[in-house]
Amino acid sequence: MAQISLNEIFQGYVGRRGVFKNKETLSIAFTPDNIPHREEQIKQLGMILAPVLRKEKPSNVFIYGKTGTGKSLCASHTIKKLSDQTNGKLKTIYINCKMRRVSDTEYRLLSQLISFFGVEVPYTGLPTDSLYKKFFNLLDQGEGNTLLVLDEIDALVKKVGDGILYNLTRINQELKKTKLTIVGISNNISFINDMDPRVRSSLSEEEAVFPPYNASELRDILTERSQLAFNPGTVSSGVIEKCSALAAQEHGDARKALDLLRVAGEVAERMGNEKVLKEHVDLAEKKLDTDKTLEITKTQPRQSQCVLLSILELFRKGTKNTQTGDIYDVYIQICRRNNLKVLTQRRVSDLISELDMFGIVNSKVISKGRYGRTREIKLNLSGEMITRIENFLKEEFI
DNA sequence: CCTCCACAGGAAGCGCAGGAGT
DNA sequence: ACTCCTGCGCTTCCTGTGGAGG
Repeated sequence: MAQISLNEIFQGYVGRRGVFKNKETLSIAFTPDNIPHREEQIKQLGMILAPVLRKEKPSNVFIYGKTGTGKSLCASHTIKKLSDQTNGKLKTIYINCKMRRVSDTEYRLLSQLISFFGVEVPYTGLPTDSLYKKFFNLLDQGEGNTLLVLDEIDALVKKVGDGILYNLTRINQELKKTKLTIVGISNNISFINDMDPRVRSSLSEEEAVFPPYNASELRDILTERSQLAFNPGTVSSGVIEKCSALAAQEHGDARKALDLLRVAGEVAERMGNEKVLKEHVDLAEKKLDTDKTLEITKTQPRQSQCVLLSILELFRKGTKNTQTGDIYDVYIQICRRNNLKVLTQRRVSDLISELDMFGIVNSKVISKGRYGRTREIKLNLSGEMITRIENFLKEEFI
C-alpha cells in the first residue's frame, strides 16, 4: 500500500514539470549579477574602496541598515568587482560575528583571522596578545591592502566589547607593507553610540546607510529573481505583488520577500499545482510564521518552555482571562511532575515577559479593583501553531 | 473617601560558569 | 595552574498601584 502511494507521488513528481527552474536563486546565499535599487550604495562603496586600485589605503567603512536591506550583498558584490580589477590580489577576510562558537570571543575571532592565512592555532591555551602578534606578522608578510569585513559587528561589540576593534583599527600604525581596512556591517544603529569615541571615529570614517526597500522596489527585486528561479509562466499574476506588500509591511525586508516567494513555490509544488497562486503566498506566510515560532520555542530554556506549557494547558481548559497567579499554580504542578526546580513567581513573571517579547503571548497589566492588579495573558498563536507547539512540548514534558 | 487585593516590577545580592590576566 | 572578573539566572525584599467594594 505504502509503496504504491509513494510511487504515485514520485510519478507525479517526474511526470509534471515543477514550478522551479533554479530554486537556489531565491536563497540568501545567492549573489545575483544585478542588484536593483542599490546603485547609489554600490557606487558609494565603490568610491570609498577604490583607493585599493592605486594601492592606497581606503577609509574604514561602517555600513548600517535593517535586516534584508542588502548590506552584505552589496558589500560582497563591490568587493568582488574590486578584486576582479586587481586580478585577485586584494585580500579579503569575511567574518560573520554572530556565528556562535566560531567568532564570538576575542580569542576565537583572532584564531579565525589567523586561519584565513592557512595557519591553525590551538583552540585554547595561548595568550590573546600572542595571537595578535601572530595575526600581525601574517598580515605584514603580504603586500598591499587587506579588507576585513565584519558582518553583524554589533553582536561582536555586545559580546566582547570594543577593545578588539580598538586594537584592529590601530594595527595600521605598526604595519609596514600592508594596510588593513575594516568594513563593519550592522543592522543596529544605536550601538555605535555606546562605543569608545576613538573606535567610533576610526571605524566610521565613512558611512553608508541602507534604507528599507519599499513595496515597488521589492517587486522589482522579486520579478528579477523569479525569472531565474521559476519556469516561465508558472508564477501567476499578483503573487509577486503580494509577497512584496507583505514584506514591505515588515520594515522592507527583502529576505522575507524572497523567503515568501520561495516557500510559496514549494507549497505549490507540494500541492501538485503547476502554478504558484496567491493562496500559496498566504500558506507560505503561515508556514514561515509557524516555523519561526516553533524554532523559538525549541531553543528556549527548559524553564521557559515549562511556563509556556502552563499557559497552553490553561488555554486548553478554556480558562478565560488568565493571570500570572493562575499560570504559576499550573507551573508548579508541571515542575513537580517533571522533577524540575520550582522557580519563584517573580522569576516566572519575567519569563512571561520574555514570551511576550517573542510575540508568543500578549500580556497587559490590568486592575481588577478589589481583586488585585495583575497581568492578563493571552496566547498569540494560530490554532495550527498551538497544536504543533503543544506536540513538541508534550514530548519534552510529562 | 479609604482599603486592600494580587500582583508589577525595581534594587540588591548570591552562586555559578567560563573567560581574562598572571 | 591559579586567582580574579564578569555576565547570567535566580532569589529576596521591597515599594507602588488601579479600582471594586465597603
